[in-house]
Amino acid sequence: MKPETRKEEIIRVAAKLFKEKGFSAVTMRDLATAMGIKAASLYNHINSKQEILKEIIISLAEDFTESIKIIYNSKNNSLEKLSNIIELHVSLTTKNTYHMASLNNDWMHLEDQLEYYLKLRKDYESYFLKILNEGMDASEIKNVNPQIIMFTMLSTLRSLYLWIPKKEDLNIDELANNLSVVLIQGINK
Amino acid sequence: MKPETRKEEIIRVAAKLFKEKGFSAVTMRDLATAMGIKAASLYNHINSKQEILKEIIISLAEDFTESIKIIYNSKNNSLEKLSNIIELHVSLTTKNTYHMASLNNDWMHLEDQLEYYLKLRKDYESYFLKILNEGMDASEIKNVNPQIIMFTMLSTLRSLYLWIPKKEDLNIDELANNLSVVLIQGINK
DNA sequence: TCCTTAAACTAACACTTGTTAGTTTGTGTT
DNA sequence: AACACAAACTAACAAGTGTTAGTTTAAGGA
Repeated sequence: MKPETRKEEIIRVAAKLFKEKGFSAVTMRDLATAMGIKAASLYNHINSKQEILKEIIISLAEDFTESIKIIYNSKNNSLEKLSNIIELHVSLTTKNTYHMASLNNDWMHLEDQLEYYLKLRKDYESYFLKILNEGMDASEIKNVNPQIIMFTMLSTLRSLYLWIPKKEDLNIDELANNLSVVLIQGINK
Repeated sequence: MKPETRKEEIIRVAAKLFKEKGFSAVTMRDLATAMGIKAASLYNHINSKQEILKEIIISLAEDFTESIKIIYNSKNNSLEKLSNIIELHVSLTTKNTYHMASLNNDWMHLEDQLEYYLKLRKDYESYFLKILNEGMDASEIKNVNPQIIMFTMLSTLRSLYLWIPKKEDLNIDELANNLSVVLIQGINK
């Protein structure tokens, strides 16, 4: 493991602040204070506030889209693929709790990268829907409007960042298992 | 139906802007432009930006907490009560789509009213958990960690504001019914 | 016609915002 | 001792922030 660079440290601290108040409500002076330095000093390490947001969101969004593509192309059946998606969200959210908040709530403040982000999200949802539709064709998944199933699952999975930090007592694998029970057995014929 | 006052109109337009960019990113000049007037003119009708946020969030939060209390005290069984909760969210979200965004994302910027809001939310969740626990005692609900069931249901229901405006083709009752299938039959023993 | 009132306006305020420029400090290397 | 470099600093900027004060405008009732 490489040690964290100063830039990475700034981004990590920023993500934490963004989670609490949102990107727009956090000033560079807030961030500097949290780092124990002056605002101007931040610019030795980063180019702009925008860049911090981009660094928080884009690589994580790429992770999600790449991973669901792999899940989609695997040889598992549809229900197993849905379980894999749940595990993916639990895993990425556990490792990037604060980043997930910006991914959910601050993406609209991406400027140059907004279009690219929207494409990543659209691709992600396309793979999700393909898995659901193929599961229905194979009679593995209940015949309910797939948009509604995706909406239900994604709403839950996207909110995980709010609950995971509270549940330090709760085992992560147990969480994924319980979510699978609640989310999947309900749509299993 | 009383006609809308100018103040109510400002609050309605503000809620729409807050949904798109968040409370902090919307300036009083943005709001004024959307109203077709100058920023200073807003203050003939409202006392502060804070007050707008309060008006958007608090009465809606009160609605939720009062309504779930009534549902809890009704004579329905637990599964029917959960259906009622789903209908409640679909109904309030349909009527207040934009307000729901602030309720979800901007509550932390309430200042004077923050504590009161948190109490309303805590009370709401207490009633929800009571319904789940009584349902388990009565063997109507699967024996899964009730926090996880509530988390799953609430994540979905709180995100409705994101999906309802897109689905003008989709019937509202059908939405509530489909959600009940997906969310409840999964936890029904 | 005069008065009241709702609702807009202009002008300005004190403060905060992100960011830049140039400088200093401390640490490790030659 | 001299140097290089990362990383902090001070000072300042132009623009934007929420808000206030006082004024104008248009419509309706006395």
